[in-house]
Amino acid sequence: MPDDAAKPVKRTHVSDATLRRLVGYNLKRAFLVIGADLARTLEPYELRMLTYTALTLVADNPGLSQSQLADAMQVERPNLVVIVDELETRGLITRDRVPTDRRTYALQITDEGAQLLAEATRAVGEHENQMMGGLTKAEEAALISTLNRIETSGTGRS
Amino acid sequence: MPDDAAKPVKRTHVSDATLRRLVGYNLKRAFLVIGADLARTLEPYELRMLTYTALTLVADNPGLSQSQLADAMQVERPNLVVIVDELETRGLITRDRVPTDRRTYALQITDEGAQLLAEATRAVGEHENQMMGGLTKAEEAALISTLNRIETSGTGRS
DNA sequence: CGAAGATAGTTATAGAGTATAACAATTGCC
DNA sequence: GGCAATTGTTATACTCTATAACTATCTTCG
Repeated sequence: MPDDAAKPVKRTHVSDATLRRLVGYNLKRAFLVIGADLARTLEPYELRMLTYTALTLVADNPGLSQSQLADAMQVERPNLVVIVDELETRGLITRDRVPTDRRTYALQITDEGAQLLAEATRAVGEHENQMMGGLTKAEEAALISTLNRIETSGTGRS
Repeated sequence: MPDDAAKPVKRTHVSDATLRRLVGYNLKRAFLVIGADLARTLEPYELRMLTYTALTLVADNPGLSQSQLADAMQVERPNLVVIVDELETRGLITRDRVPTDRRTYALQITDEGAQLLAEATRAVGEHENQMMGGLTKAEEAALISTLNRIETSGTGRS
């Protein structure tokens, strides 16, 4: 869908109407807005999206291994190492050696980590309420359901 | 929502139920799937998401400036330079000097660029059909509408 | 007119996020 | 016991993103 003729027009408005037809484009644009706001939300806790996600998963799945965490986060194992390093250095999680398999670490959240996570999670809840403020609960549920279907069916591709 | 007690359990399944309540998390997961498939889709044309987006916007808005394009793409001007460089080097767009304002370039798609874009756009259409295959047209429209509302209302924040 | 400030494009640079190969230590499988 | 697979790690590289600083040009206005 081109616009008008051509060259020296000093365009006043840029149309993205073609791209707007693509779900992926709208998805990215919405995620950009949410992600930027989430980053601001997590900043006071010195957490990023990835470290917040990791901390939550460790809290909810105590004792999981780094490989399991990397798999759950869709992150390559080498990249997870630095995330776990950071959380461990800050005293938010521990790497416990597992006697039955001395290759793996069992990740555990610390009391300090749990407290920080609780505070951050409260802030993230407010962030979500702000971002989704214009939606009804039904719309939000429908949105999540649709996103999950895209994710699930799309995952099973070559 | 923690799971079971604690340490040496050799966990069999990792739960992300807490994060699943967040729209942002589901959004990111779905976008990861779509983005990866889109990258595969664009690979034969040697385009990435950013260069495909730029090419489409130039095609639809002939004569726009780099600043306008950067603004439309939510990309900082310095980062757009390399994108435009790449498209120009490949002969897909031109940077025409504008006589009325010699600071700006008027970006135009070339015939070669238009042909490549047409092929890539066909592939992207198939990619979208695959990704959204499980959705009805109404569901897809509702999804886009909801995403746009999140993007619009979320953009107006501090 | 002419200086001051704003804008367009650019360079350099740095930081996240992501991806792969290769390695040591350990485990599991014949 | 030996070989393949797995866990965590290091090194590395590429993409995307973000900021500061610079040049050239335009705009504003005294």
